[in-house]
Amino acid sequence: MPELPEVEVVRAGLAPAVTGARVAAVDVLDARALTRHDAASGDFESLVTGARIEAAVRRGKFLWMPIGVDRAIVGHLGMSGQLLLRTPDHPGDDRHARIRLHLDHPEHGELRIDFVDQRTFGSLAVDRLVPTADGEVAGFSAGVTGPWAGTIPAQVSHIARDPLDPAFDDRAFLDALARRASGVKRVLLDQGLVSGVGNIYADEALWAVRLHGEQPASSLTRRRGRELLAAVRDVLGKALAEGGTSFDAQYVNVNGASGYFAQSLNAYGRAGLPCPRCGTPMVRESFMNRSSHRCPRCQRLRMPRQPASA
DNA sequence: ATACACGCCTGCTGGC
DNA sequence: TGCCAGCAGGCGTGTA
Repeated sequence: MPELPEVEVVRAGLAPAVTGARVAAVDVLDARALTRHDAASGDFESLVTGARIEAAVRRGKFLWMPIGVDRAIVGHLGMSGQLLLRTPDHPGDDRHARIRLHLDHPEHGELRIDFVDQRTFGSLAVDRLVPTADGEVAGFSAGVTGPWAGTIPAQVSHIARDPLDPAFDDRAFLDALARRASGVKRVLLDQGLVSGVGNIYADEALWAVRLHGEQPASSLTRRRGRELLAAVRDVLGKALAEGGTSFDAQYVNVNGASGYFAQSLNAYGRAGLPCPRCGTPMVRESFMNRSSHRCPRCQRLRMPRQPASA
């Protein structure tokens, strides 16, 4: 279940291998991996073949590789997607390989990127680049400059910045919290408001600040809102740091959260296990067709105070 | 604008 | 042993 830290690990691993590389050939093994590609703009294979990749950029859980001036290969890993960097002679027997990009890099020679995705919620696409709404650098790419810095794939433009993005607008986020009657977890998962947070890190951040996920966002004080945002940053940042330690810079092999960060989770997946803070058995509750994990003692629902003034 | 149900998809696990 | 329900769940879409 790749969330921001996992996707960033993938991006960082791909960047040196793809930047400056030319796509020599493409194999589309399963067309379902192109569900987000708009065929009206041309077919994926012809748009990609021969293109030079200029960078690897990420916003939230989306990553993209600009090709030419105004297009990019956009990727989303969905639930189970992987972008595996391989040598050209690597066996091609992956059961769930969906798309293969054969690259030719001026320094690294021939490389292959295999998009492997068991559950097929992920996808690749070619999309046009449009200017960002705020005119700032679109996403994280470790110092990419040039014409691509202020552009974003059209299908990603509605995705909010992630909380680790220097251009993330804290005040706008806190204002949105104050306006939303929904449970605070639901708000954290709204990628149009803040991106990169999924079910795992939402549970972790809520545990860290002792909040119940169903607590109405609008019932939080400004101070609590700030604490929550800080906790989200902390959780994402720590996971990113851990991912960075076990990551081979040349050949990416990301298997999702279970592989990297599971040992440091305080809430997610810990139903029945003691709360690391108070020892009370954690509980799992159904939420939006998935699961929420919390400590029933530390993370209680608090009735909103009656507003002092309307 | 906001809220929320739904469909997409495969593999694994647990109960009977 | 085999079968099926349940679970993993992000995101776009459709409806109110």
